[in-house]
Amino acid sequence: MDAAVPPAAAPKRRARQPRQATAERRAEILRAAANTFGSKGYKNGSLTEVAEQVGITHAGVLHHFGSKEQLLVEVLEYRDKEDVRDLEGQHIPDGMELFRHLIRTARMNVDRPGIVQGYSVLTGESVTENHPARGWVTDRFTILRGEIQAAIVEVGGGSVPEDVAACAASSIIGVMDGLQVQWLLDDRVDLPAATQFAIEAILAAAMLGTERPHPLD
Amino acid sequence: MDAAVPPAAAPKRRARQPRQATAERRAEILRAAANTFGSKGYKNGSLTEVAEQVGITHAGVLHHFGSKEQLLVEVLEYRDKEDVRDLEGQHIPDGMELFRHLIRTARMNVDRPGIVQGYSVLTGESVTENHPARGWVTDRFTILRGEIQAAIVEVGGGSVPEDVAACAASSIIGVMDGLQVQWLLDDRVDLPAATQFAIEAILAAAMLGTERPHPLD
DNA sequence: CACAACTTACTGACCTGTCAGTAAGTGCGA
DNA sequence: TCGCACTTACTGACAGGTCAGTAAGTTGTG
Repeated sequence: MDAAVPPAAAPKRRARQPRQATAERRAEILRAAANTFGSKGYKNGSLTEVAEQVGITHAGVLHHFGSKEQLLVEVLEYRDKEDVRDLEGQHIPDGMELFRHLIRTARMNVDRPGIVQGYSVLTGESVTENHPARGWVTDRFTILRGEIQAAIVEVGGGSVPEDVAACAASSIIGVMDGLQVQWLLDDRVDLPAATQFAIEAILAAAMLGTERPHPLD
Repeated sequence: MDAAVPPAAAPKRRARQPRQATAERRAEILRAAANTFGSKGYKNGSLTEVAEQVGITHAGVLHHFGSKEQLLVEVLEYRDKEDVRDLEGQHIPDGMELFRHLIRTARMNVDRPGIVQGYSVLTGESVTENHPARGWVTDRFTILRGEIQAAIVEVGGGSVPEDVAACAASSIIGVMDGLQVQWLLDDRVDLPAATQFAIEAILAAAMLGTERPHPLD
């Protein structure tokens, strides 16, 4: 034992913080990764391609994020935070306002096909075995369905049965996602018009509840 | 030059034909490939995995199909032929019968998640840059939309405007695809019920045509 | 006995992750 | 305020692995 050691054996390190510019650097990499994973998919997109977009090597990217999978996780978190920031100040839409918001989103998406492609590719890929984004996508769907279902019940004044609202909620999400894919592949598909048409149709059917006959049984 | 060659200079050698068992062998490989591409995706699925399912090496697969991309193309063609064979004898459904057929399909799909996953993964992957299945998926959507649009017009007795029918047709395809993805990720989603609900809703809205107000403008 | 149906062996491309080394920034003590 | 101690932010090389595709050899069947 060394008697000269001070009692508090604290490993008193010096500069333990990342540098000032680091946060912005990481954000740059995350945006580049979102871009690459969006256009090529997670499996097919390479760290080298991400790195080249910010002018470093793939090892530099790994210095910041540790692994490719961790990079994906942080890309998804980053996008969540950005979405939240976009809604900041605005009250979280509910009731009828939520559906107006969904249709507005579809209209906006026409001008940002990159974002739409990223979402579609990742969602499709996530249903493969052991995909690292599976949990994120699943959670996202669950939360969205819950919000939409609640809005339907609210708009219907509580008279909409729970299972009908659930069907309608998943249908609305489904039609939005499905139309995006068709629009990406063929721009003759009118994304905003079809989205609005379908949401109004589903909403109207949910309001009518179970009174309506089922001609397709 | 070989004087013994018959006048017709046809290089008609002996057994230029593949063996009897070859056709079935190729079909085996195609089924294995459909399985692998379905669960792992095209990019992520390997020829070795396909080959192992039929007890040969990846080079053996390449002997039959030449390249991975050609294998994918033939998988898609094979599936088309199988789908047609399934409908053989049955008249191709039109009018209201088409929608009943779509709902029946959704009900059947609950018992074959592998098929559904294959379709979903490939569709999602196809929106990436230069994907070899892009043309096939795009064509498939175009044909389906045309058929559904025609059925809507027929059911509506010609009073449904073309653009409304087009929106409704892409919405029906979209909601079916989108619901499949949600169901694959979370079986609390009731695929048949939601599909039927959404198709009936969209159909009803299309029949009402443009008379209905648009509360979400 | 010729050729289909393979296998084995190999190539080159590409990908993730590791590692040692370097330049530059940062904070603290003298 | 200078400069040392230490850290961050990389680079470049490389290991280890997977993959599609090729070429040459083997086998057994028609």
